[in-house]
Amino acid sequence: MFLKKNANCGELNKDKIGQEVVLNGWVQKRRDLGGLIFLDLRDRTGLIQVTVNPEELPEAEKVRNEYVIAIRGEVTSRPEGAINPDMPTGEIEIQTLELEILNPSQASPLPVEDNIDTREEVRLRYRYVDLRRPEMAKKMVLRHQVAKAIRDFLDREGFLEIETPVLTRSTPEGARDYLVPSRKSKGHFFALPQSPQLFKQLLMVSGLERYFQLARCFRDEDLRGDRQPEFTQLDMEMSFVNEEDIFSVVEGMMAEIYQRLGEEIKIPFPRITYRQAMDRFGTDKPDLSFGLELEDVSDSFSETDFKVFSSIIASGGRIKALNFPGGAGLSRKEIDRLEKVAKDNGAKGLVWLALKEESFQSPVKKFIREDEVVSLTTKLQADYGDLILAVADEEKKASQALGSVRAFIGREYNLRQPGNFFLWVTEFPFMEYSEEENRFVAAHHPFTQPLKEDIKLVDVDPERVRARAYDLVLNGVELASGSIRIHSRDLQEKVFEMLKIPLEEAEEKFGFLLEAFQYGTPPHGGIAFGFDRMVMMLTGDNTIREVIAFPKTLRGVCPLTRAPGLVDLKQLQELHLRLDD
RNA sequence: GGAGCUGUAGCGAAGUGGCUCAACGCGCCGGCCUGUCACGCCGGAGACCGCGGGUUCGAAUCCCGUCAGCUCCGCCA
Repeated sequence: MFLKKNANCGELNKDKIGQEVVLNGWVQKRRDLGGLIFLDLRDRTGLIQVTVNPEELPEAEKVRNEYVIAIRGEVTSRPEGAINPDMPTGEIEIQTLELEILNPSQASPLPVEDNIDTREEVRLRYRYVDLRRPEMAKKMVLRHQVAKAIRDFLDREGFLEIETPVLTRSTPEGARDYLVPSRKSKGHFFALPQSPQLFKQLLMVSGLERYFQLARCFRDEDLRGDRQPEFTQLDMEMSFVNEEDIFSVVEGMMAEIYQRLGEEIKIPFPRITYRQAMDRFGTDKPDLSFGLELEDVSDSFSETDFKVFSSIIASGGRIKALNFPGGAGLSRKEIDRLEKVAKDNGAKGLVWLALKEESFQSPVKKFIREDEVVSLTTKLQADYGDLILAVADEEKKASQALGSVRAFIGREYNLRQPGNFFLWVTEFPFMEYSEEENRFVAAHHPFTQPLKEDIKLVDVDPERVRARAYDLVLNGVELASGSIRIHSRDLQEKVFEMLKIPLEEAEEKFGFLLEAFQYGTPPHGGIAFGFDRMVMMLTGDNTIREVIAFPKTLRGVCPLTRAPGLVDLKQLQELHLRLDD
């Protein structure tokens, strides 16, 4: 039996002086002075300095960094002048009476300390070492605390945590599914859930009324810094509710999470409609931590000689503009960069006006009249030293392109105010046109209620039909998304029809849901958070890989286990599968 | 699928006008040292420069291809 710990390194303090303790941990650092050896011993809770006399304990000579050791010793105050004010436990140390090497270690493949610049490739390959670094361990602790806060809060609010199947069926639309072949049903496949959507609705039919789950979800699409093939959703659903009930539960929950982490946030959160978000910010997830709002300045150019503007206005397009205060000093190169952002996001070009003293500079100066500039600067409240940027196009395109420029400027020129800018975006469009499929598809998902008064627009102007769908946005990042669901078979069938999903297909894929709707379905709605993203926002990281213990690379492989891997022919045969070539 | 950036010892990182150029720091190994905490001092090992091909008398350095990691676009109801 080894010397078993009865205390934690980081939790020792002056009050424990004189006590004998046993500590287990990793050797952070060995400082061998010959007749005296200092060891910094690390566990999850922190570091403590240990002194060893190698003449009494020759084992200490063998100890190296990252060895796992046990020591028994006395907590003592450090001698005069040997106190380390940079260390939480810097006033004390352990005088070792007994030392046991529990397991040696090879030289670490990466430094076990904060603020390293080791390539992520290496960190992921040796993730178990990477997670020893205090800043990483802290993220795992924080993730746990957030989950705990959510569970505690929702429990108090009467929610039940219920698990739904991971082996389920493939659903049409949405992301590509991960498939799992069935050994017992030849030629049949399970799909891993993209979200527990249908099950949570069924739980409402069951009368369980308030459900939540920290659910693992799977989507076989190309990855990004904030997108992993498997990720965790905080999935919630409630019966007998409308939007207000969901907003208030979520706001209460967010307040509790932040409060437990020692931060106050202001609730309720502001709200804007999707339409307003697009008009004012050119995106459905506006970052409110800085200004630079978009304005429609078409009226300033109603009689313009500038052909680019006049022809776009004539064909029903709009001119959107924003004012970048102080931006007139940007170099030509910097402005070119902004233009590239606009073009990459669908604009044909970016018109700019730099307001200098007594004059303005612009590549299109000779086409623009003085009175147009006056009208423009008045509308945008622009002043000398400012830079006006404009995109002319079909309205949505112009807004989106300029919105991308706005987001870029906010980021690149550090215009963002510190703080947590939450925002509800409501009344999302019910459907959107899919170029790929040549038809309208559900913008959120096909179980979302359309706004009753808009249903009549389906045949005239499908894009104007609004849905009872909403997103929660934090500092320009989509945190959560949800909707009030359809709860009647009739409306659900009608919606499938609106989405041109053939009845047979709907019956085949979601017959069980339609059937369930016939057995007494309460009005219900819900929301799902990207849990990894939520934690990422709280740690201030830029990728969710930082808050996932064992994440995958952009190619969707695990550098640690080297998954996915090959399988035996026998396994394939059992699954009735054969590989081509 | 497309574009960009990156790849030199365990880690970080110099070196690209072509020819003893594979520097430096951390880590590692050995020795000395009883108050260190970026311990110090002395000594040492470790890289075929992501991989493959080409040009050349000569390639980490130039060309072509390829692989991997990351960022962005497409994609992600």
